[in-house]
Amino acid sequence: MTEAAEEPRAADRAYVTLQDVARDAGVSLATASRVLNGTAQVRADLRERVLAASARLSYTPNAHAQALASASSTSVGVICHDVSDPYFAGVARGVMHTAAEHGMLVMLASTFRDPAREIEYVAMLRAQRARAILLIGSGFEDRDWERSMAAELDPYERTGGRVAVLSRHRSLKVDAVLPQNREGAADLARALLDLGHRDFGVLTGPRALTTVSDRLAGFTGALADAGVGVPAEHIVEAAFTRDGGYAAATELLRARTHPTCVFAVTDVMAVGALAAFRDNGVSVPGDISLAGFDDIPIVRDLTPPLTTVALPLREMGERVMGLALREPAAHRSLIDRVAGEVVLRASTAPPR
Amino acid sequence: MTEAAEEPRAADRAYVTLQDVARDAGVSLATASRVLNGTAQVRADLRERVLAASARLSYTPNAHAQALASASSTSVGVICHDVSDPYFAGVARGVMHTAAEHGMLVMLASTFRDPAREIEYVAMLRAQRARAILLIGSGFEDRDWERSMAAELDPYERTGGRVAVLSRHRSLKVDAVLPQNREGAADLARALLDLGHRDFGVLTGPRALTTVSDRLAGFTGALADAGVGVPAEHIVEAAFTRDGGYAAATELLRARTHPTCVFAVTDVMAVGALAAFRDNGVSVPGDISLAGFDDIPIVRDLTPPLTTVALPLREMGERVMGLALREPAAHRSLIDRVAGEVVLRASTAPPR
DNA sequence: GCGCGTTCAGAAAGCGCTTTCTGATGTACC
DNA sequence: GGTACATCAGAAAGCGCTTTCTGAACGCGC
Repeated sequence: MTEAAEEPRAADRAYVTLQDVARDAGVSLATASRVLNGTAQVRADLRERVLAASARLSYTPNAHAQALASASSTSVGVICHDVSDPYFAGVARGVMHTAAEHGMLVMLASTFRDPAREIEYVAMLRAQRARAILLIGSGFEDRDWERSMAAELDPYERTGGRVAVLSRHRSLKVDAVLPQNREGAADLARALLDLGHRDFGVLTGPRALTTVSDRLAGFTGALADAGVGVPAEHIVEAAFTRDGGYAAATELLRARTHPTCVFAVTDVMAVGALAAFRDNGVSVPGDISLAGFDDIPIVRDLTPPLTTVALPLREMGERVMGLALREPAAHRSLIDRVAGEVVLRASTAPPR
Repeated sequence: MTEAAEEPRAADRAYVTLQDVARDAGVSLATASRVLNGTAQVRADLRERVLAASARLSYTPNAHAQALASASSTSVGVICHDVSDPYFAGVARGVMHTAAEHGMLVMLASTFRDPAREIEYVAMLRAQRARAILLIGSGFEDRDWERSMAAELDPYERTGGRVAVLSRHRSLKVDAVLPQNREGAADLARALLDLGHRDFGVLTGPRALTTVSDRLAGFTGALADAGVGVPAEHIVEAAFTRDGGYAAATELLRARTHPTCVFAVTDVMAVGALAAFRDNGVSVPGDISLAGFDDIPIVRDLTPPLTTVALPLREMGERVMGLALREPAAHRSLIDRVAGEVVLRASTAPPR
């Protein structure tokens, strides 16, 4: 047997390793590593040789080996309910952007609103030693779920993992970006009162979601301050989706009396509501004014364009990613509140 | 010094390792590994002890160590242009779904249409030893780019990586899901001819994109077969976005004569076009009929609902992920063609 | 000219797993 | 009763890196 047979060359194996680069450059493993990572000063001529060898062999470091040896990874995990929800899509845009700026790879998981799946994903991300885990969207108000989630998250944070959330409070005491749902909804209510409305309806999602309950409370609270009540039959609960909005609006139309103005707690539901109104021959804003919340991009292109509370979705994504990448604040979690701004468009008008 | 001091317990270190589990269960590392992976038969009582220890310590395997030792990973990479594009969002939904079924974690990268970034991401995914890489959306018709891309992809495939693409042919000879853009656009053209239209306009994206050129060719080809030509001034090129559609439609309205029917090569552009028409007091379909392509969810909720060629976005995502997870076909790439279906809605009507 | 502190390359020890190899134990057969 | 053959647990060798430790080479002051 020859030397060559005992020490296979790069071509014989699957990957080009740092070892191959070092051999090709005629330096040690350590030196090659130092050059490629810029970890320490290396004599210029050796540097050049390593760089040349690396390029010649088109070396790609094994991220797993790096992660293992240096106990740090370059990926972050993001958990959301549904990638195809425009609200999340807007946020994701910002998340991706900031992640890219930091050279981070994003591992994205869709739970499709299954709590068990959410916990499972956290475990997977933990196994991947993700630098940070982002939870986007309301959590579940469920004792068992909260306990299981904490059981995954606590050890993760204790071992240096970072957690940041968007839109959920309660149980989790971690860094958070919190849209001012209550205040935004209250502002919207006041704007609608200013238009002259006194009869309101609300299309709401599952009240267990903090996003829903905050917006609902903010809206009805501001109305109450003005001495205006919303009858229970004008508050319709449905799924947190376009079809949920459609169903809720349809049901609202079946009530004895119609409000002059309807608030859907999310734009996505408002889109469904608008379709329901159209299908039932109810003109917006002629017969009923309609407003949403979030300002997802499409709503300005609806007919009529939708009045809503604008949230800077992309920026929220950037900020929550930013929180997660920042050094953890000692002993207390950062709360980054972001305000919504009422945008009046043609879907709302003074009542007839 | 005591034994304990020399061999730190789990609590002293960052993570619970398999070593800890093995020690706690009183078995060897190998046995613990075999139990947790079900790799081999292990005596029942030992099995139980390992499982119990693992649960008690809430052990999470280090995915990097596993990947390194077993030379296989449980993640796939997906590269798209923009997560917030509804077309991609729909596809992503299917991708996520199938990935979840296979216990795969998805690493998602947004290129924001920057070719350099796309190549950089492939390198990162390669470094992560992603099981497969999915390229979603048209590639770039650029020699340099093609060469660089091939330089990354070839070694990746040669070392066992799988590549699958959605919507791009040319240069890359890999497994692909190909929407029948040409045929779909031709079907649409015929349907529009049937409505009685003879004067057409087209709002198109950059022609270098195969998606664009196929749809354009299919559309104009079918018209030509019927003896109908489209004057050059009625074909307007713009960015592949909502705003691009708006701009293109606005420009079209400036032309000497107006077509009676406009085809936007994507729904996203059609959304912009619809807004432009509305802003210019052009009624749809009264003055001009408008049709798109893709059938993104929102278009049925526009006013008027948009005629389009429906593509099963979610299913396409499932299929492209499926291709990537399948064993590679020997020596030839699989092409999975998916047909589009013309859906006539209220945005098109016979010309006046 | 000798001892000292620097500077920087190389040797080697892991990181936390998987998997091959080795060896002990038990069973079957002659 | 002894040899042959399974069966299955443990020892140990990596996987491809990073990083500490070691030591050679050099420049400096006395």
